[in-house]
Amino acid sequence: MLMSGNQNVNVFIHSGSFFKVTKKATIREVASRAKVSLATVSRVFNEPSLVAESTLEGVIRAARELNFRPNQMGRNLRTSRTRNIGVMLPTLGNMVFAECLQGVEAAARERQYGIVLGTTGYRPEEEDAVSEFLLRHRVDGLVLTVANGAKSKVLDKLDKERIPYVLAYNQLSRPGRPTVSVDNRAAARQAIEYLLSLGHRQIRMVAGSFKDSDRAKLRYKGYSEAMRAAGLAPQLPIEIPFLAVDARVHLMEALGTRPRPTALFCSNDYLAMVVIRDLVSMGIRVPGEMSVVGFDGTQAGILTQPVLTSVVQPSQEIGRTAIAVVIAMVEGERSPSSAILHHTLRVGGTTAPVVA
Amino acid sequence: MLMSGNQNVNVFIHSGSFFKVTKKATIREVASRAKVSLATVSRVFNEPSLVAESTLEGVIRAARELNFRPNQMGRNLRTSRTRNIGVMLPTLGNMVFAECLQGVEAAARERQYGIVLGTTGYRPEEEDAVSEFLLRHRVDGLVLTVANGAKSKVLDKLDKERIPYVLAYNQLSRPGRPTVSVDNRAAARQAIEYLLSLGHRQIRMVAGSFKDSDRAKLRYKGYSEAMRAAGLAPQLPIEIPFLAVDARVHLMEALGTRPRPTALFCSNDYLAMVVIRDLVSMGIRVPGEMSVVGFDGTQAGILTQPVLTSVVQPSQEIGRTAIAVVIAMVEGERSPSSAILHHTLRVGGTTAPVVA
DNA sequence: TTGAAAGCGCTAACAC
DNA sequence: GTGTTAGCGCTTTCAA
Repeated sequence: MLMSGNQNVNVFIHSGSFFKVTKKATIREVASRAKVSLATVSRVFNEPSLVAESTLEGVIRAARELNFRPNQMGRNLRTSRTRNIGVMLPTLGNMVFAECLQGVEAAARERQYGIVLGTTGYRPEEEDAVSEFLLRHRVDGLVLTVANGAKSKVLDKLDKERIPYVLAYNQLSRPGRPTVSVDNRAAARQAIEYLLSLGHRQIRMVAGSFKDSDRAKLRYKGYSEAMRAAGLAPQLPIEIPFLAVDARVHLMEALGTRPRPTALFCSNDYLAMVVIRDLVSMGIRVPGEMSVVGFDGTQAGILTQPVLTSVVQPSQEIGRTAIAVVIAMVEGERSPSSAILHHTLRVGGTTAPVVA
Repeated sequence: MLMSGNQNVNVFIHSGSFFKVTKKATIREVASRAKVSLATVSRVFNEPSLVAESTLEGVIRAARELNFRPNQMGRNLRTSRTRNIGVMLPTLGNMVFAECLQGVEAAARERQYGIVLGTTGYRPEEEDAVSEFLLRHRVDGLVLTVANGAKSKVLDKLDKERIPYVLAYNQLSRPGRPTVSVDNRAAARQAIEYLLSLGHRQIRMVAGSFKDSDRAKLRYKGYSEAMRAAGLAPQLPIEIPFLAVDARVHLMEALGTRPRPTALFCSNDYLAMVVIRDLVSMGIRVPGEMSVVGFDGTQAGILTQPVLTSVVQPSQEIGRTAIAVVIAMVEGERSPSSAILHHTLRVGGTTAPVVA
C-alpha cells in the first residue's frame, strides 16, 4: 500500500547570478610572482627534492597567495594520462557491488587516482556502450565485472586497444586475463559440505539466469562436486530471473518435487533474501523447515535475525586489490596478474533438517 | 562464527608483456588521410552541420579506418571543461546512497558526462579532503551530501571558487544554496500521524548522532510537531551512533522508561533494520510488541517479511534531479535552483499497539 | 564551406 | 639548481 505524500514539486529559483568560470591562477603566474621559471614551479609540485629549500618556500608562498591548484588538464594532455580509472559494474542495487566500489574508491584515492563509474544493469549489450563511454573519457585503465568473462566482446576490444584492465568477481577457466575473485567452486563446495554436515540430503541450488554469469556456473560446479562426493545426485538448479521481485512461482514449482528439498543454496545474497522472504510469506518456516544459504556475505545479510548464512567474499578487498593491480599495470610496474582472495563461511540461521 | 576458507592468496603472473601506450590516431592524421584541414575534422565531430556532406563522409571514413576516438584531454584543455561531475557521498554501505548514485550515474551518462566518486565515511573532516581531491581532478561541478549543510566549510569553499554544486538530501532552513531533497519535516510528521492513527501513543524517535545530520534534525521536528498536534509530549530521541553494529544497549535503556514505548520512528532504514534485528534478538516481537518505522524506503526494506514500513524517498530521482540541475548550471543555462521531491509512506509490518 | 594559426597549462628534454 | 623551449591534441577565431 502506498500513501502518497505531498504531490507538488516546488522549485525555488535563487539569485539570478549565473556561474561564470572565474580565471584561475596558472603555473605561469606563480612563476612570475615567485620570480622563478615555469619549470621550477612545475618541479615544486612534482619533484620538490630537485628544488633548493629557499626557492621551494618562495614558490609555495606564491602559490598559496594566488590560491593556485595545479591544472590537471594541462598535466593530462602533456603526460597523456588522466589519473582516472574507469569502473564498470552491473548495478549498485546489489550491495555486493556497492561494497566493492567502496574498496575501489578508497584504494584509488589513496593513490591519487579518481574513479569514473559506469553501471550496466546486468545487460550485456550495455557493457559495450559503457566501456566505450569510459574509453572516450580517456581513463587510464579499467576495473570491471562482466556478465560472462569467457564471451565478452568488451574484453577483446580492450585487449586490442591495449588498455590495462582487471576483472573483479569474474573468474575465468583459462587464465590469460587478470582477475580478482574468490575460488568460487571451492567456496560453493564448502557451503554444501556445511549443509551436509548438518544432515541435509535434499539440497538444491537457486540461481539467476545461468548463461549470464560465469560465477554462478562455477558455484554450481562446486555444488555438484560436493553432492557427488557425498554420494548424492546433484539436482538441476532452480533458475530465478535476475531482479525478480517475487520468487514464489519459481519456489512453488521447486518445492513440489519429491523428495522435497530441506535446504537451498542461493548463488547470491540478494537472491537468498528474496527466497527467505517469499518462503516465509508462503508459511514455510526458515530455517525450521528450510535452511537457506547465500553467497557474497554482504552487510545486508547481518541486518536480519537470524543472520543470513553465507559464503563471505571480501568485497572491499576485491575492489582494493583490483585497483592495486590495474594501477600497477598503468604505471608499467607489473605485468597483469590474477589473485584469488580468501573466502569464509558465515554461519547464521541454518539448522538441521526436521526430517533427517 | 567464522569458518575460514582457503588461506592462500594465489597470484598468477601472466605473459610478460607490459602495457605500453600504443600510439593513438589524432585529429591531424585523420585530417591528412581525408585531405582536409584540422579544423574540418574538428567540425565533423562537434558541428557536423557546418561541413559539406561529401567532406563529412570522407572524414568519417578516414576516422573509422584509423580507429580514431577524439582525445578528451586535448578537448578538455582547450575548453577548460572535463565533462566530469564530482559526486561526494557519505558511504555506499547505506543503500539509500547507492540507489541515489545509480540515478546520478544514469542521468550523467545520458548527457555524456562522467561521474567521479568520492566517499567521506560520514566523517565531516573527510569532506574537506574529498572535495579538494575532486576539485584537483577539475570536475566541472559537484553533487554532494554533507553531514550538516548549515555549517559546512566545504560549501563556503565551493562558493568562493564559484564552482557549481547541488546538495542532495541535505535540506537547508534558509534557501540560497541549491538542494534536492524531500520535505523531511512533513514526511516525518506523516509517519508519526500514521502511527497515531494505529492507536500508538508512546512513540519515540531513534536517530544517529544529531549534530551530524541536518536531515535527522528536521525529521525530529516533524516528529515533535505531530506529537504535539495530537496532544502528546514529544520525547527525547534515542541516539545510536552511526554505523553501530549493535543497538541493544541503547535500546535496553530506552525501553526501561515508563510508560514503555509501543512504536519507534527511526531516522533511516539502516537504523530501523538494526533496531528490528536487535529487538527480535532481545525476544521482543516486531511488530507485535513494537512497531518500527524507517525513513528512506530503500530496496533493502522490501527484502524482509513483513516489509519494512518506511517513508520512501525517491533516491534515484533525487540523484537524477541533482545531476540535471548541476549540469544546467555548468552549461550556464540556469541559475541554481532547489527542488523538493515527493515522498510516500510505504506501509509494511506495523500494527496497532497491544495495549492501546 | 574550408583552412591557417594561436594557444589552453603543463612537463620533460636539454642547456647552462 | 634553474631556465628555455617544444610540444601534448584539440577548438576557435579570423580570413579566404
